[in-house]
Amino acid sequence: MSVQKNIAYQPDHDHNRCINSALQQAHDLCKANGQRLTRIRELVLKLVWQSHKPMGAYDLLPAIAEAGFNSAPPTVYRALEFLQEQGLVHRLASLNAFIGCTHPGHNHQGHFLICSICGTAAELESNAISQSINDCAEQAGFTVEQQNVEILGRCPNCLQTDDTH
Amino acid sequence: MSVQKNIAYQPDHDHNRCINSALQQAHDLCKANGQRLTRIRELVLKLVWQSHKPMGAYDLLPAIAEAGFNSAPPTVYRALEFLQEQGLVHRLASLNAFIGCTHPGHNHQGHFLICSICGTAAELESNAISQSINDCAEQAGFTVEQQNVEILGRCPNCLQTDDTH
DNA sequence: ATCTGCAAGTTATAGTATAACGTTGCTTGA
DNA sequence: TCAAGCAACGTTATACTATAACTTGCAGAT
Repeated sequence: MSVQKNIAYQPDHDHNRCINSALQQAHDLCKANGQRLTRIRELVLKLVWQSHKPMGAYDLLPAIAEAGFNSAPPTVYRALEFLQEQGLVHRLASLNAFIGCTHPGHNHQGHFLICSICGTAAELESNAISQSINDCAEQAGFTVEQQNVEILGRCPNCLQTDDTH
Repeated sequence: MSVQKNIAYQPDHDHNRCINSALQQAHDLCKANGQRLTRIRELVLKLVWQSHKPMGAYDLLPAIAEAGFNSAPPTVYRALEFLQEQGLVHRLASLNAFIGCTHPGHNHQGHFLICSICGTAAELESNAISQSINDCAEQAGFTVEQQNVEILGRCPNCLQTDDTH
């Protein structure tokens, strides 16, 4: 069977491209929506994108301080709230952490594979999952507003290296 | 189209039956597994089952105090941890809250419909959702350990009463 | 009777998030 | 240009959620 690897699972990918692409998309999207991507907001987005592992809000504060900004919690939470509203970052409730959205602008849901070993989170774009959820909700007479799907398990890399059987 | 109402969406159902059934099942399951359902654990389970709305850990403390127990946070968190391990309650990460499991003992996942109006949470047992998630994960080379699906939206009752269109 | 080990009590603190109010700085219209 | 209005950010304080670490109590086994 062929396995389609998510970019997050390619250890040697050029991550600068991920970051730059995310920042560019954010600029474009904010401009299109008449929103201001201020320096702090851009910085927070960049920091969230430092890796494919979700970052806690408090993990971001030191870097914000180093960049010369106030680094009290409300600063980072405000920026994160804005970025969430714009669909640029997602919050992973099961981790109390945030991760950059890999395809902002699309009308999509929050579906994630989270590796319990390395912590990497990969966003999914599966119509099959969305559809099965919508169908099931409809059967129950329930109208869906937001799907939060957080799947915990082992990513391909950690299955390979840490095969404890 | 016929809509199959979840028990949680039937406002006039005999909720004592829900509670008693949950407690009976808990007794049986703990006995079968050689686990002790102590008075505090049983009390916490009962309190969680007071309604079909998820309860925060700190919401339970006053009632625990009234029952004559110590009511410091570790007490309730320990009980909740035990109940989770036994599959008797689920934690809803998006709400930081806990809800009784409607079918303990089954090998099942945590799939919930959460009403954004009334707060009621209904547990799903959908093979279709599980299957689509497993398929999608497998395609990515990911091995699933735990599924957390929390769907936010409007329950049938709140759609009826609060039709804001 | 004593030992052992799990459960619960107790105190303290870590970790996550927001309220409330003040200040700054942009923009927009007279 | 200037003042008014507004959004973003600074700042302080605090609320809410969860766990660490140590002590005490209790039940079953030897």
